[in-house]
Amino acid sequence: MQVATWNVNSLNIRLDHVLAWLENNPIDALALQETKLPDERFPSDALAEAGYYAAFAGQKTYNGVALLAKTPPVDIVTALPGFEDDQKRVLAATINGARVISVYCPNGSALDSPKFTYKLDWFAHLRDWLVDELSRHEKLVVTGDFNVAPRPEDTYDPDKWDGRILCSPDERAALNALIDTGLTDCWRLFDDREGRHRFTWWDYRGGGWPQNNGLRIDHVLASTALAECCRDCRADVGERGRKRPSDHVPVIAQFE
DNA sequence: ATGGCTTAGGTGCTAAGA
Repeated sequence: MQVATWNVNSLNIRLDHVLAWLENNPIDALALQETKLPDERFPSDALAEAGYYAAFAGQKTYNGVALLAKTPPVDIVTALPGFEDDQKRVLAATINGARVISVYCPNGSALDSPKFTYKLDWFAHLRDWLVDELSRHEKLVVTGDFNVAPRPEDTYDPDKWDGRILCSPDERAALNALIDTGLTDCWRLFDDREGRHRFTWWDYRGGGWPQNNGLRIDHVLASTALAECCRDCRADVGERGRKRPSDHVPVIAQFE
């Protein structure tokens, strides 16, 4: 089974990119983030024509997550249990026997922002819920835009980024707390990438892509049963060079 | 150079992203 994640930065703008990508990458499940669409505007018909079922939890302008799958997603959850939040950032579904969770983790804005407090609080509640989900699903993958670069080498310039937003000790600890529930960062099983292939996001501003000023902030975290049969995990960096790209590229994991 | 871009909403600009 192949699972992928992609922060599309508006599914309305990127629908043609997604349809073309699915045609070339016939995967079993694709997690989307930042769809920025209310549910009544979700392009279910176009995706069904492409052969994909969809589950989604969206809102106007901001956030929004979805799961596309070749088999119908079931047992859908659209929020973190016990966490009051009107931001649509999480979606879980069982797809062909595996639990797949699409997450759009908060950005945090700045270390002294209320949004940073919200980010850490959100991660803590995600962690507690994952413990629960892992107790019910042996095969589980939580994937999406985590807005955390786990290690210095997951940035193009550790001297510039370490300690700042996306790379602070608190954020790295929050991500590690997720992993410590019994998950594996699949990327690190194949951690010999070079150049552009080290990253999943490049800023639109300041020549981020041409200069390869990238970060690795989109992840695939798998339960032990899935991690043991993970055969590949990589970013499709070519998408960043297309016309009118998202600032994030798809990350694909192959499970035997 | 924490941004030189891109998006949504709305029609000129602000907010937000990472």
